Amino acid sequence: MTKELTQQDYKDLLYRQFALVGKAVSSNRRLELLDLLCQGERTVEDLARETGASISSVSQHLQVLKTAKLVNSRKEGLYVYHFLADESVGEFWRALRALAFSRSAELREMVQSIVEGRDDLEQVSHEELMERARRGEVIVLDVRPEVEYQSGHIADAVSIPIDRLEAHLKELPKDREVVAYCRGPYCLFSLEAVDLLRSHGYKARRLIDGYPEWEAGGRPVQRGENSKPHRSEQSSDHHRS
Amino acid sequence: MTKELTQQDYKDLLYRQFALVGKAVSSNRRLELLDLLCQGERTVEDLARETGASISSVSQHLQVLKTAKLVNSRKEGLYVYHFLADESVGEFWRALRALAFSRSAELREMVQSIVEGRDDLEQVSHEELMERARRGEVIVLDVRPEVEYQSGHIADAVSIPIDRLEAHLKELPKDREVVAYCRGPYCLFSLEAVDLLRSHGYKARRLIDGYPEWEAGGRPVQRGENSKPHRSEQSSDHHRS
DNA sequence: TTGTTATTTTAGTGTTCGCTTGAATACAGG
DNA sequence: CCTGTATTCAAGCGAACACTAAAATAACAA
Repeated sequence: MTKELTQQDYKDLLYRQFALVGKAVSSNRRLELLDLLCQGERTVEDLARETGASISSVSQHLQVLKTAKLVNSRKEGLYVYHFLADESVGEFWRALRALAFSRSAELREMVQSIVEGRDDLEQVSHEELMERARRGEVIVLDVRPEVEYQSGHIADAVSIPIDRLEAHLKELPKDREVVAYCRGPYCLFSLEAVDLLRSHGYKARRLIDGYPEWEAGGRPVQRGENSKPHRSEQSSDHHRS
Repeated sequence: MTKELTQQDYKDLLYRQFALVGKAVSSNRRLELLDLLCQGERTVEDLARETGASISSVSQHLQVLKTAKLVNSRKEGLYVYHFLADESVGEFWRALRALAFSRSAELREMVQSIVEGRDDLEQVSHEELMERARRGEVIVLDVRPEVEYQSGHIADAVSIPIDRLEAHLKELPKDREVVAYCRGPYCLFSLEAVDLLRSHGYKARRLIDGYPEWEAGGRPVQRGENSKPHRSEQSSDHHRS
């Protein structure tokens, strides 16, 4: 009969509900999954392959994310596609990341030693990229896997996944600087790309963070097929303003 | 020394660091502590008393919050005062709360059944309170414990802690509406206050959320002693049960 | 129907968590 | 110094968690 909640019950239930979200983001594995899902929906198999965890383990982690209502799924044929329940989930994940980064000196040092240690040139800001892309001064290069590019990319970016970059280098003109971007500020793809490009004589820099941040910032994006992927150069009929 | 990090190592370390923050907010007890610390610094004993947990347990939870760098402490004499390491921690906690609230229908129903079920009049928004307080149409009533009031309160608010409200009712004029506020949207103090006030013939409503949100919104605040309510009566509630 | 594939569920196991008790530490004030 | 108080530390124990392996579902195809 105790439909009546004591204040203690209320308090406990309340914080327990909030803690569900906390539990969801309390495991490095689940954060990894969330981060991948920020780049677009995936099947369990995809996630297992990309994270290196077992299928079963991934499935169980996804259940936790689903009970916290952070992730939804849709079934299509044999596959179950999982995706972020809401864009606010991505925002939250980035907020958590930013908080951890701002609070933890160890984390900052670690990232600096790996990310900034490699990069002697400053990273490109969103504003700078917007401006220089508008003037046709740079090539915007998306080095994420192609499905992620198709699920959404910076407007007018070219897609060459990092593992195919070396083979497709010649598709990039050498007369303009290349700005590479990937999944986010902690993703190493664009760093690798910059290294590779520079070692081949390109002028290259890295966008300061990745596609999710660009999109969340309301910058222009496109979805779907590569507009001008890797074929002839077709020159920059794009300039002007 | 500089052990070479494989990409796998890097990824694991990185997400593990982020997960530290997640772990910190994955326990209802710790969220309760965080929520209290949003109202001002406290000793371990304070927190244990207010949450009903044991001293030792609270101390251990605080260590978790400290390793995640969300909480700092300062020693003063015999006591250790714990406080949020940064205002961004409070922001993050509110963001988590908001995310859970927006994503969980159960949570919304639970809160609605308790909070809004009691309150037939709509809650007061920040804007409305600003405007009507400016015109002197309302009394702003802080029903949190006095130390929280002193650590920061809405400008020109009167402090009457909820457990002393009934005894001090006569200090409130009946010709103006009373707007009560407390710790936040899920705190029940202001609801109790509204019930009590109405049952004594006052016109009363509740601010939609509490002091932390008001302050975070950049609204005018004050700190320190009560300006003009009943004079400080020593509030020596310092005995425990 | 049977078989195949993708995913979830179930058990089992070692690890971590959360709380309790009791001891150890740190500090203020005789 | 010693005494009292606030807090942390350490050990123990049951519960919850993370992963693996195996079995059970679900959707589809032949």
